[in-house]
Amino acid sequence: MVAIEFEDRLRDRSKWSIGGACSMSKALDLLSTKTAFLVIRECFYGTSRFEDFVECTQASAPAVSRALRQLEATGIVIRVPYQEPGKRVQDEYRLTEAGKDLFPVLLSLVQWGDKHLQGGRGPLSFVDADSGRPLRVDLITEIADPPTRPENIEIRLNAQSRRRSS
Amino acid sequence: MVAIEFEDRLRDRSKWSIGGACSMSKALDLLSTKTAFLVIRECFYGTSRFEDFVECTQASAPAVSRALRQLEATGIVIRVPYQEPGKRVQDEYRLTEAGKDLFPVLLSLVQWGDKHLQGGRGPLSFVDADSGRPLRVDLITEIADPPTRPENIEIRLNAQSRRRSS
DNA sequence: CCGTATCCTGATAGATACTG
DNA sequence: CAGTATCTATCAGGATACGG
Repeated sequence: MVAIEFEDRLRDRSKWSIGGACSMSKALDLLSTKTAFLVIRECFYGTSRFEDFVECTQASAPAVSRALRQLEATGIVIRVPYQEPGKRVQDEYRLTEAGKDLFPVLLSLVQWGDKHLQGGRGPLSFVDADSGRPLRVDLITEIADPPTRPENIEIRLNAQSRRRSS
Repeated sequence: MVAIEFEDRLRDRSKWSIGGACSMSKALDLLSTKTAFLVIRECFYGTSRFEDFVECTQASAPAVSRALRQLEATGIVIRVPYQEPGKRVQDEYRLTEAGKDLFPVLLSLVQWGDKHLQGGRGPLSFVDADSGRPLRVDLITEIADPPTRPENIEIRLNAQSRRRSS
């Protein structure tokens, strides 16, 4: 919560804090669909093919199709053609830099859910690939070392949970 | 703590809810509506009264009403009766601890939007109230000092953006 | 098998009208 | 003023069916 003395400044929010104008609203417009979120999550988990998205997100194929087109249109995901030997050319879907930058959003959501919905620890742990140390998102005032990049993240399944997605 | 109503709600929604039961999916179920996000944002900005939510979020009154009920049912917001002298008792809405814990989610969204949608800096800065140092959300492996609490955050309006730009 | 178009259901947002 | 019920438009999600 914001300190009282700033409420004066904040009072006339109409100038800048309008529903459709702030960064958060805009971001939410792009990520408004739940499928889009889930697809991005799977991207971080290493999924790159259509079929796998469908399976991992447990969404329908049309929903995944829509989400991928949406995410591609907004520059969060790119379609990369690839070809397995003996097969025809297909597309795979990878996060752009902008997409990778969404990792803190995802992780903070996971953290919140783990704490307040799962009653503690969730099924997944995130670990810095170099140091092996637990990774999390938090409010900081200083740059603590170079911040970890999404490329450098290892995802570990906690022992007590059966499935990755449960 | 915030568990029972959640589960009921999630069970009801299980018919159409996708993505299984990971923390992120569950969190998204609770925050899926855009109005809910905006209401929470306004809570952090110091808004606590119905009318102000309606004005600040630019959502319709019914939407705000629904969002507040939803958020109250899920333990993110509580209704607190209060009385101004000479007026009748009303309710105001405040974030619970669970609600305050959503701050990193909000801030990471704002950060992402500022970087990738606003092309740089957005209209708001977040500053540690004690040290006055810029505050942000990032991936960390170690606890950098005691992490800043949402109570301790100052929000500053950046000088250059006066408009609801882009 | 990969991906999309189509159609239907269900959920959310706004406008309106109503209560205390 | 502080909310809520209702109605309707719109949009997301799934089932199905269809083309590459």
